[in-house]
Amino acid sequence: MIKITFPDNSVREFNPGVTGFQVAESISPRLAQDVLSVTVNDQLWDLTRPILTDASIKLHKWDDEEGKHAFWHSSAHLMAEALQELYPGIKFGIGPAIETGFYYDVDPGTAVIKEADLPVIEAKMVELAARKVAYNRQDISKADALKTFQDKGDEYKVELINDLQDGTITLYTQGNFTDLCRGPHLPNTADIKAIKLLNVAGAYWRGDEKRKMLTRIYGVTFPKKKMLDEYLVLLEEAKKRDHRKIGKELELFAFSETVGKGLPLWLPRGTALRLRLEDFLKKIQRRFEYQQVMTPHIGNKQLYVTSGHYAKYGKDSFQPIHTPEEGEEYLLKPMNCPHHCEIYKVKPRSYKDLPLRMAEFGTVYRYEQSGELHGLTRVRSFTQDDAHIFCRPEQLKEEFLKVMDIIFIIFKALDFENFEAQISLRDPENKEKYIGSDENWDKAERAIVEACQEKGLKARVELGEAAFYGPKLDFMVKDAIGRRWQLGTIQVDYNLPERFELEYTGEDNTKHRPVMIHRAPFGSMERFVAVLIEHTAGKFPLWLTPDQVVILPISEKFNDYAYDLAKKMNLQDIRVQVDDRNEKIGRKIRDNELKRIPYMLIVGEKEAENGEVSVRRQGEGDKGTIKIEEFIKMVNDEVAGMMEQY
RNA sequence: GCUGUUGUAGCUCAGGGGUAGAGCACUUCCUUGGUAAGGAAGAGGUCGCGGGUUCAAGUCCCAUCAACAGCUCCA
Repeated sequence: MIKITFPDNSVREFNPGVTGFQVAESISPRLAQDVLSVTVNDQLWDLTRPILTDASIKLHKWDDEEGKHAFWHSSAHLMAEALQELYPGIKFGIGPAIETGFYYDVDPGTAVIKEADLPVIEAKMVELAARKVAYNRQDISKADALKTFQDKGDEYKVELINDLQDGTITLYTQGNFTDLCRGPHLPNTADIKAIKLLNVAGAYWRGDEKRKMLTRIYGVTFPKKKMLDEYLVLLEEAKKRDHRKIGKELELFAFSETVGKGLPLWLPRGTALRLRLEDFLKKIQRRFEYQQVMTPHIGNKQLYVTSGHYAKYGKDSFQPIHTPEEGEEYLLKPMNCPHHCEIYKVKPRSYKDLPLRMAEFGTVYRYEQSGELHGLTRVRSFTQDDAHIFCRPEQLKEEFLKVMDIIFIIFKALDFENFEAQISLRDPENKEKYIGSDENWDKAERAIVEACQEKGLKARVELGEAAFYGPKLDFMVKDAIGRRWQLGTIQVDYNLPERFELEYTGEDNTKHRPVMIHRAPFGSMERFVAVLIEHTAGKFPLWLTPDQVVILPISEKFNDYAYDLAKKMNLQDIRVQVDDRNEKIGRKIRDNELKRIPYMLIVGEKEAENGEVSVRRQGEGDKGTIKIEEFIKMVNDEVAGMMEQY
């Protein structure tokens, strides 16, 4: 007998060779029906794989990542089988499960797989799944694996096998399809009940843009038809929150082909929103003893040669601006740091001046690849809520922690509870991509890791994601359909101070080099507003929203009363509109609900006589009638209440 | 930049070789209505831009620009 230990540390005995599925069966028939994969001694296994020795196991159902993973991974194989039948000679790259669903990268040779072909592939998958065949695992030697796929002509699989170690290679077969795969898989295709192929796109083989582009087909599957329907509804709902759609509907921003792609135009309402965010951050920054500075939108090319940015990005940027002066070249500024370094150098600095915190809402211009542009989240001109902190090395950690505090304040104020933190370090295998000494990099990386530990912040560590001049701590937030965007960022930099020969005089009356922190809590105003729109679906908090109140007169007879009220509120700093259209009240309510204005005030004969307003809260309906003074106080208290917290 | 898709009225979209359509928005008129769409009339488009095929091109072909999904990239 072998001992199986469960997650709750209970132990039961089974015959050697028992499978995960049989263990589930022994617990309950219901569990046996729901279980999808099993973790055996911290390794993900198939349910049908015999367990031969004592082991600790955890059974996974749909609700576990591991369960879904096996389900979707098996679905990828099913799709591959369908493709193999429909496109004879098709070659396969990789086909993993992802956060939601799965994809497979394939090379259909001369054939082209288009979106219009997806329903056919889908139908074939349904047909194949209905045959209820098992997924069979098979250990195989490297030599045999190579031969199998060479014979088949699957050059991509051959390349993958060449990178694997002998003794670790397994194949999985269902029906007529065999794939190189680590597993685990479902026991049987019968579990895959609902299938939807979502889109087809190009993807470079092994993510390398110099290599061949394969065809990637994305799909998602579910054990129940109802779950698929619900998922598709969810997707539709998410699309309604798209900031590009809401930005247009609420007249926040626009693009013009004539102005140029990736160059956003901020409309009055969007500008109002953005300026209010800027004011909020400025207020916080005053409290943290920042000083505002302003610098030009262009700078002499030499500035960026010194910083190292020109060597790294010069060719892929907006090209230099030439002047009538022979040989004189300026760049649209792609970042603010070099300008701020020059401000540092305006006069000799003492250790008593540090830390020096220099903030600027600085608009920068970067020539992003055309395929990268995306609404307001990725643009060619954007405004960073930038600041550079010049400090003594021993002040670094404290300053870093203070910046983290600012970011937490911002995220809390705007209800971004679900952010992820990422520490981006240098790729130790590929050091030539970065400037600066190993010693400086080590110091900088250590400072970030320690700061996160001190704050108890759980951060994912990514190698090779650092900026070329220093490591960073990024804060990522997801958009409506689950794409991750980097918002706040903090970067430690020992290198620019060296390149710009920044100095301060220490207590010992000798020259020292300061350390620099780059930071942007919002990241950029454009991207932050975009993500904010998707999080709020355009229902901005009262303190932030462009229009706070709209007055709806019952009929045109009460327009004058409405204008009087508007004037009163205006004097009390309330942002108010009057809907004086010749429409029925029901119509006005509907239209203004859709504009997501927080308060609607309905005024007619009763209200005009008594100096009252009938209040509606957006999305909540009628709130009853109160005196106008009372309403003004209520709105101002609500706004002040929020601002006082910070 | 790469692969695929899409560009028709301010917006959302129909029309797929015979000379431009709908709903909403807009303008005017009627209506002055009490908590999510009152009625009528009108105006609005070289069908993304440029070539080509054709007696005839939103419609077919080529090129180009832009947008969308994904890849690559992101100081």
